[in-house]
Amino acid sequence: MSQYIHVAENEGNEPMEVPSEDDGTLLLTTLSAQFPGACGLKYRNHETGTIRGLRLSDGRLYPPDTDWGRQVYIVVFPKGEKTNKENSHTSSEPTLLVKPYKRFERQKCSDLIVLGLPWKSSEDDLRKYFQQFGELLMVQVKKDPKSGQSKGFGFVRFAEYDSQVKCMSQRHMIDGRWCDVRIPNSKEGAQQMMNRKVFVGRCTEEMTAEDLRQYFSKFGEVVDVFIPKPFRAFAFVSFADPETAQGLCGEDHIIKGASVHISGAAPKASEKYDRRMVPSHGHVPYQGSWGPGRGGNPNHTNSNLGVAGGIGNNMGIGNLGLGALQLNHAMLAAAQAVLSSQTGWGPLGLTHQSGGATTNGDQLVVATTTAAPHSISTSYAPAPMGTSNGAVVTGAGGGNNSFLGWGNQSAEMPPAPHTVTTSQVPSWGSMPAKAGSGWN
DNA sequence: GTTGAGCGTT
Repeated sequence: MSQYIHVAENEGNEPMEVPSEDDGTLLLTTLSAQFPGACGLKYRNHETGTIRGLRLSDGRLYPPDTDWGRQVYIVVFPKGEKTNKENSHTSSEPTLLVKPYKRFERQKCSDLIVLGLPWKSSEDDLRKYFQQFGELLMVQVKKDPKSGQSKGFGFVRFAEYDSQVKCMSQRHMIDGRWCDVRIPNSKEGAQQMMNRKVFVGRCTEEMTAEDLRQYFSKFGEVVDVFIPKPFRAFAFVSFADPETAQGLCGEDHIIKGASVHISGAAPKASEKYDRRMVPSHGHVPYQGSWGPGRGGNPNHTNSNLGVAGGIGNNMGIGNLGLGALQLNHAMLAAAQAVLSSQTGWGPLGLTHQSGGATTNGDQLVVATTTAAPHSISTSYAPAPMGTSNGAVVTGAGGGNNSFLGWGNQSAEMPPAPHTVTTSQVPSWGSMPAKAGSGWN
């Protein structure tokens, strides 16, 4: 019979309850859903005082006795893969196994768009279907407010990144139709400039300034919250530390049951731009220590830098080994070096529609490996939309893209990762091109 | 009551 088992990440930590199966075993997947990376369980045997490991067979953990009892079990992680939390205060543990690009990886969930839903599918239907991948924090079916009719797409949000990866690695048959799950376009260009103020989109009217302050204070000191009146469904939150703000950019958070999107706050002048043409307020030069410098005129195209964001969202998908290509400062700098001679923003948000032919001239674009053709199998799972690799490639005509290297980096630029090779840039040349890029 | 590429009351 099923019961709840008390599990903690470390001895002395607050335990959480995870459910066992009907046969009394605990699925390793259940455990790793709550403790990503977990590979086993152990507990302290109070008769002998020693730590005792649990039997693991066929992905199932077996209780030490006939049942699990009320004791607290400790999660076992593979050696060298302890949690960050732990690494920060156990200096004895060597951190050699932490790959250099880990710091730029964001194994965090984001909202996922579900495309192609049957008109009749409800949020309940979606929840029932998607919970097979893991705990869901949010399910939405977008409907016409008047008729209540579904628009045929929705959003889901998983609690665990592993669930998200698993979910995005395949197509989905939902109520008789094949549906696609992708990172929404709104995640594109998620890289934001160093700023202490963030834009909080999709706010609900229930969210007060105090709510927002309270919520965001757990990430750092909040120095200001601004909610426009009348209600405009967004807010600005300013932190004392720009790093805090920066760290939140590109993320979705759930506040009062609603999914808000956090991105860098743009100057008011940007409001005249169509956001679809200028992804994520990003047309302002990066204002950190390594960019083109402060004070650039945001309206001057040559100071613009087009880099599709999507940070780390495709890690682990299809084992493409794209980790080293995750967007980071070095890549931004390199891309910037190339693009500064271009005519400003590339049509980053829509390259997935045009098969790659984008800008004029030398066809240097910042790669956006975006929409997946339906025929691509999970063994070659494409990067989801908006999860750019950030690499500079030749993009003309949808042919075999080749990595151009890092260009001529100036001395102020951080070193590029040395692990990048051409083989790590997937070719999307086989993707079907569609007529009309939508850009004019 | 119809439809089938897209992108969330910024």
